[in-house]
Amino acid sequence: MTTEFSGTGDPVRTLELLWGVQERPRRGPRPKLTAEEIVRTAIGLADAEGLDTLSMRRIAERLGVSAMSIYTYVPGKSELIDVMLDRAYGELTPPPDGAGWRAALEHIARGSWALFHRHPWMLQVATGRPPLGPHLVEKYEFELRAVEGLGLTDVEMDSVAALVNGFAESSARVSVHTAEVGRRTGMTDEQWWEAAAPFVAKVVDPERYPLGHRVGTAAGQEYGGAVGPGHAFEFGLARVLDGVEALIASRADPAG
Amino acid sequence: MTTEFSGTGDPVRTLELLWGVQERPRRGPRPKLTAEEIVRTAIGLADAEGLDTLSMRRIAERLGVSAMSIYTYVPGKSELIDVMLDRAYGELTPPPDGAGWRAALEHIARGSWALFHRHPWMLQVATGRPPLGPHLVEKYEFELRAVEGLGLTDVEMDSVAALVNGFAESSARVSVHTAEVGRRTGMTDEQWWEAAAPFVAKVVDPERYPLGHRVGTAAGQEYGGAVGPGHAFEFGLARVLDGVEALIASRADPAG
DNA sequence: CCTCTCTCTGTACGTCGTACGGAGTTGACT
DNA sequence: AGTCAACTCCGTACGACGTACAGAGAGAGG
Repeated sequence: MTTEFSGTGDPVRTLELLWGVQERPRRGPRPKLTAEEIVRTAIGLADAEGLDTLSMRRIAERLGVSAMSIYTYVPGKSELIDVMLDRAYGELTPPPDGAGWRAALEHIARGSWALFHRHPWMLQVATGRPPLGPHLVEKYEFELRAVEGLGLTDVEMDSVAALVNGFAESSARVSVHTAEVGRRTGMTDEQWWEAAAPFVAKVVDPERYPLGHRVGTAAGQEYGGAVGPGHAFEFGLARVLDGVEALIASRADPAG
Repeated sequence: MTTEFSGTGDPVRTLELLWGVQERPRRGPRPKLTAEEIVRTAIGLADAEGLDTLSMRRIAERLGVSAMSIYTYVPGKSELIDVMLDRAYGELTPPPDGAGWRAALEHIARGSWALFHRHPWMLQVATGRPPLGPHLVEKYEFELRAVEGLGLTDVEMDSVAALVNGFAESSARVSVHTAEVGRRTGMTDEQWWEAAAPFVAKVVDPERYPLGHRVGTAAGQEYGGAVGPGHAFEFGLARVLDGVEALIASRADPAG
């Protein structure tokens, strides 16, 4: 499966689409659709079947029009995906007022984690140039609000937000992709492991890799058991926030 | 652009390929190629032109054979990518003997960061089921060695390794994808921003988004300037390791 | 009514992974 | 030596993809 690249379309066309500033045409037949409708349909398909099987033809079919009609509303697939992304980010909620910085960052991380699980396809889009839509702007604002007034510089505030976001994303990635691989191979992790285990046992020497052998077994049991992939997320989140806490403490205490 | 999924091929076939245990055939014409050669060629193409434009036909062309000949050595594209991944991981070096846990984890993170920049396509492969090849096994072992004997449980050791790896990956992802989008649009970030800025200024209200406006400008200047994308990596790495340090301290001091 | 603009559609091109079947080559066995 | 089975390699073909292009039909302004 493949990674779509965000921000590869014409910048201005994409921004117009993101902010919904297309003027209504004065002449010609009534449009059957709206860009909004196309985006909604595309997200629905991507949620259900993944980004790989999302095609312009399938979106069109779902909407009861021909493939090429879609191009009346949307310049291309690239731009469509940008808008899908921004829309999805719109589902995030800001941390509650009055929450401390740590609770606020936890809220943000948990929100992203859940979002990526609702919309797994988001993790397949490389946001080298993030779609500067209304929802992404909103999100950036409340992320910064979470770390305001703690004695951090502007650049540090940005870096902390990026760190938490990056962590939530990479953590969700593991969880989501594991499930995704299972879905697309029709093979659970257990079935896969059952097929692979005898071979691995034959080929990997436990004396050469004692730690990997011991820890891998322990971790495998842990994740296969009741704890699940959420464990790595909770563990990592605590460590990352402890690290941020150390930074904040060093700023509050000039001796640090 | 798209994300290839690792581990979607037949497990046993893939493992045989990874560990190179195909027995030499006794009969039939001498093979022109080896699996190794195909993997090497594929990595070269992916490094130079990305994973999207890597096709079986192009690999074959480069090797002077027909497209279908490739399938004599490799079951399919999925399995080929798994082997490419494991091979690339083989470029990593273990931390020097005697390094402290922090220096060792830094070595590991910096190694991954550099590796992903050398082989940007690795970030387009979703390793939900990581290819259990010799190099990945080796890598896992020296990662665990870095956090051995610090009073952590087996599961915690695994989690710390995953945290550092995840951080390095997500951090490299931003840097690599930014460059990649520039390459594939033929548009530098500056050109893109020049095209987008007037529109953004018109549509984003600075009074509604005061922090985003201020911090975004500051961060933009910082990253556009001499500091570059390595800054976010260095900043995040320090925070993550501080977080790990707090954990280790709490284990060493039973009062924690 | 005429004409201009806009919507919608069918066809077509070049790409992809790879299934299939056949042609040619080699070693093992009789 | 002759035969056969295993093996490599290749040409063709299928059904997908994004989308360029050109044309048909619709509706409003003059």
